[in-house]
Amino acid sequence: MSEMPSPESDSEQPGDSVKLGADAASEAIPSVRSGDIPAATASRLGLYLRELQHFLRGGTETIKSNALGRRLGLSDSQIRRDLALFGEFGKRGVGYNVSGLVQALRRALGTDGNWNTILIGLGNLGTALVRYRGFREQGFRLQAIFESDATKIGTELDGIPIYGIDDLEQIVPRLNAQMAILAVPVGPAPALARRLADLGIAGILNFAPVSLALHDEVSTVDVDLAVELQRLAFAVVNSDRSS
Amino acid sequence: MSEMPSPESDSEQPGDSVKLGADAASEAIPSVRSGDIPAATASRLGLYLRELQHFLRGGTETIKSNALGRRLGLSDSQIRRDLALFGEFGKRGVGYNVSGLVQALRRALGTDGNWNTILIGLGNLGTALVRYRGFREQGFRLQAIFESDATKIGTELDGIPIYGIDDLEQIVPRLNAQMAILAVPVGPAPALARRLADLGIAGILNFAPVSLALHDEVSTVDVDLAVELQRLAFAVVNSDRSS
DNA sequence: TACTGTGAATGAGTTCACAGCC
DNA sequence: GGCTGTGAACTCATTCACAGTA
Repeated sequence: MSEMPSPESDSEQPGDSVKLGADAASEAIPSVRSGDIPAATASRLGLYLRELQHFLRGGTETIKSNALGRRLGLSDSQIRRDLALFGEFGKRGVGYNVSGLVQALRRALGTDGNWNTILIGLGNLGTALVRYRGFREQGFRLQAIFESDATKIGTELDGIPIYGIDDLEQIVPRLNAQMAILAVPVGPAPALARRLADLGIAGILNFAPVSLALHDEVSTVDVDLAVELQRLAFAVVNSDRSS
Repeated sequence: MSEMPSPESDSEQPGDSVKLGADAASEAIPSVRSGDIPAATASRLGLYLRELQHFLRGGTETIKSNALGRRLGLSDSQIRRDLALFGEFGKRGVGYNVSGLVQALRRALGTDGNWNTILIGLGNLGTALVRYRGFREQGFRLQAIFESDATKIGTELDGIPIYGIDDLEQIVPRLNAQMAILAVPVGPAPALARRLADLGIAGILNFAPVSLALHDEVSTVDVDLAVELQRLAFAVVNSDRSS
């Protein structure tokens, strides 16, 4: 039996006022049972969502697989395969309903609810992250910050209380935190991740350039600029453009 | 005919002395002709490099597919397939030569030379990036900053001169810049990317949450935190751990 | 008419399982 | 003995091509 974490769908929807698709009444209409989404498609969902939201803001109500594909550098047939999984938003001869898709994608991605989130590490990066609007927009509610610098402990930043790292075991359970942002140096990162796992954290966004090796225990997403630079260099060296 | 950009391998090779494959005389001895690396493998090279460098620092000289796989959450056979492409670093019964692989990976990724790099946008993010050590470590040499805020133009930051955005066309050609870091808001990003493409920039690291749509013209790597958060939420919602 | 949705064909990537070598 | 390297089998992903429909 699988026991999957799920976001809290309490009170307010994370800040958007653009009206989304149909009725807001129905409680749970999983358009697609998430398990049905192949990994390759899943890896593109975020991009689809981003582009569709641009169209939504621009007032475009309908988008063709062809146009979306050209923007993203994907083939039209691939777009159709992917979007057909949510099957109901495409109309033959017309295109796809943008706002309906946006809503379905947010639901499929799990960013249509709220995630109780903690931040570990208040260095340059951590401080910048506290100010990043995107967290709220994706439903990540920052509830506590943990930091080792004693001069910061006990104060708060942007209304978020700052605790000592040693308080993790005491505070995290009572916050019912599901997500953690790990913005600490390489050294302490794996041990901290271990503690977060033991505390029942379900997902870690890891900025430390090291593998946390918690596969099958905690979902992790690594953000490592060095790796991105390598990706770029590789792409450039292998750009086989004939022209 | 394909015309691929390549890093400037001027003067010093960033610290390597281990000999790669055959004779060092021949001009280009790509241990692996880069085109031979399948896309799926390429996407893992950065991770391999990062982990191997940790081992290297720790003094480990040899690593088994099994151990590396467990750290990265990959199967041992997949590791072997991938690393066999560089074939010469594995010894049966023993494992892979860490330092040899590190060097081969850096070469394959294109981070063993230097890339002339410019930064566009000196907001919070841009400023943080100027201070990021990783650029240098991956061979990205920051040569100029372009910014619209008139009070900054003409000054410099960490020794890097700051120009106005309007000077792009004048300055970029004489710098022979190959890479650009785009750290500007969504609004101006696509138009700027267009100008960079016209200036012959080969690669863009894009922090603006929008698709630049320069496929087949310029290699781009997007870094979009919102997309990473969505990835994390999706991974958590779909974490089908049975325990 | 102009698009989507989708079987069928192709291609890419991964795993299995074991021979080959250190 | 214990690992890597790799054919062969398999699974997953993409593209083709066209029937189906607004």
